[in-house]
Amino acid sequence: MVSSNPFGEFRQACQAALSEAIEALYPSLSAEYLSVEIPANMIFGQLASTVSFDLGRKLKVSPQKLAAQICGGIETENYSLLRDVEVAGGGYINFHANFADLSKVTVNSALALDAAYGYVKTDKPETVIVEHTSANPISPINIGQARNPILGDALARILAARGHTVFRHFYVDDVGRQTAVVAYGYKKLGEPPLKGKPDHYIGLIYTLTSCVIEINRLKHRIEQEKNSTSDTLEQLRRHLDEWTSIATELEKKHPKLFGQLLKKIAEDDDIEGLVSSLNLNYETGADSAVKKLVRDVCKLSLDGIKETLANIEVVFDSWDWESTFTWNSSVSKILERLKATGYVFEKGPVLEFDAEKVAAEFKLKQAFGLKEDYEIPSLTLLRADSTTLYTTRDIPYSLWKFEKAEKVINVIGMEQRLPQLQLKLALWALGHVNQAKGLIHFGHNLVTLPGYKMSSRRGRYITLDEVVAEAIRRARDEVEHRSPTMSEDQKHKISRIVGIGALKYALIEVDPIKPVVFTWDRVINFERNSAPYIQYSYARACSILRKGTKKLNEANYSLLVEPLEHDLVFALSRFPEVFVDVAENLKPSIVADFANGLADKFNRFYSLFPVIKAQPEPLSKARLAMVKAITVVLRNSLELIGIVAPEKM
RNA sequence: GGGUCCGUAGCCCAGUCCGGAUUAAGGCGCCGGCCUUCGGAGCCGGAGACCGGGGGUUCAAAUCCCCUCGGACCCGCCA
Repeated sequence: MVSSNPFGEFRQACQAALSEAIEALYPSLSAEYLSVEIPANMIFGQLASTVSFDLGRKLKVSPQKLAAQICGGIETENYSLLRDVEVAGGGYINFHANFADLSKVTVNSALALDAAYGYVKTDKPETVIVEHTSANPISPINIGQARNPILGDALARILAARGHTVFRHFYVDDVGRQTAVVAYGYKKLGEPPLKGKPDHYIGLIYTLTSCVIEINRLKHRIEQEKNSTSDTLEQLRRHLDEWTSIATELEKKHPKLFGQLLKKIAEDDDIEGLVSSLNLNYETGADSAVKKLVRDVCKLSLDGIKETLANIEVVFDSWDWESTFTWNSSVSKILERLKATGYVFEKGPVLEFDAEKVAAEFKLKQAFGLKEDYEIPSLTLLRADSTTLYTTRDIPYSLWKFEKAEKVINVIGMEQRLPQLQLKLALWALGHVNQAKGLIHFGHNLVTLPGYKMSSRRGRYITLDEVVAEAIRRARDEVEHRSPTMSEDQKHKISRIVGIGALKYALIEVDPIKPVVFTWDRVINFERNSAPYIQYSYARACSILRKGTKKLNEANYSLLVEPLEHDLVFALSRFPEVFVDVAENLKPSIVADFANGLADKFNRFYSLFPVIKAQPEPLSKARLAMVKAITVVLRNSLELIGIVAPEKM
């Protein structure tokens, strides 16, 4: 017998047994949806019910007595996976699995389904776009943002494994002030040939330019505000001080480029105006020279970003340029439609979207988890110079995505919660209710450096490239040390698999909602509770399989009687339902935890019991088959989070 | 000022949505063991937490409710 969800079969058997027994005792009760849960300890069985506490209260019977009655009414022989039911504690009903059968079904299923084991298919397959990373094409991806591609890629893998049709999209944010700034600096420097990796060099130009511009802007403001309140002036001076010290820092590191830029920018009187006009002209697409300039800079930077992503095996199906939507007038059309809804108003020189009014009139606050008296801030749609803002452009972009998919998952930092909400409300206001409902903001916290926040504008960041290189270098040291006889080619390959695996694991194991503080030690530790530990366990298991090549047909699973073997079978049998939970609730961190737990059990088993030399032979075969099943589940779970399982390391 | 989220051993982190059972699960670090058996990136043992604090609901609270303290983020004509 092969089952796509062995533990699910056991769960259903327990639930059926339970409800039949209850209905037999109390025919008037409908006991259909009884949940059974995994108890704290295996000695209480594999599933347990607390139904007698609730029911006992309702019926005014002691829970213990009721539990005993229910237990008495369960015919275990009707359910092959159920060995025993017992009352325990103050009225728990504990279900003990028949491990001879559960082991057999589980191991056979894992071996038979192999690469598909655990990936239970949804009965409602959808087309899903996972938009992730979408890093600004003006600087390299830094470690602060690095959770995004890794979580996004994991989500895409998980949803695809669930049977959905998944497209991975990268939104290239080439419209906006930041690209105008870098293009301005690049132009001022005479469009210099790039040194090193293009995103790193463009990133440097961006940082330097934006620093010079910021200082210039602050000096002008201080001049203007000379006679205003001391508070404002004070604040401006503080900002100027901060930027001046950043400038000193940058000048020290890049004296030549910085000096060159400073000299060139000094030629212009109205820097702000030049940057704004670059922004406006790029957005409208009116000036072909500007179009080319900004596009070129973004493309250069994006080439570097693509290289970074390809290096960690994160791939995309589509690169969506934001400018497409301003150039083809999708944005202006949406603005017209939005104006017609009546939820748009003018506030001084700018145009605003009244998100609050939409939420109130459609009574959406509760559904969106907001307090009734919370007033949702309005969203600025157009600047005074009539250029659009990021979220404005996101409206037509989102609708475009919905032409291709029923569900859109935006993997973006938590800090974008409000704009994502405003976006949803804008779709609602436009009458695109299904799209608004199908838009999911997968918010995550950032990776922070101890002491300060990473900032591209301030040039304070550690690039993902650096971290990846360092991870691989450290893995290489380990490989040299532990497998000196391995071929150069193999060493290179394994170092990459281990180094990148460790990095991915470190960023995926923590609940996305919580921040991760970056330390080299944390992200690149090859000790337990990390990808290398799981990978090592996998390699060990593979090693056993290479040596134990006997046929498995006479395996006797009823000989797997050790508690640790039951633990292992239990974990293997649960993988499919863990996967379903992960996929339905978008919780990739659970997969990391599950794989670690399985590796942990396997290592303990490995040190305690022989496999190949186990006696009698049918036991050896059963263990061998179980080890094979362990490799299947370890590999399949790592696969979901984008980590490679190496057969040797 | 308003809003959202987080707070579990020296450090990191699971469990919180859907409240339950004994010793609240792990990892790092620390202390003590294990290289003649399938790979020591490993295994075994030990010390270390009354789950930020205070109330409440309940037969039962890390988990639900209220208050409070600490931290992060948002409330931009940035993205």
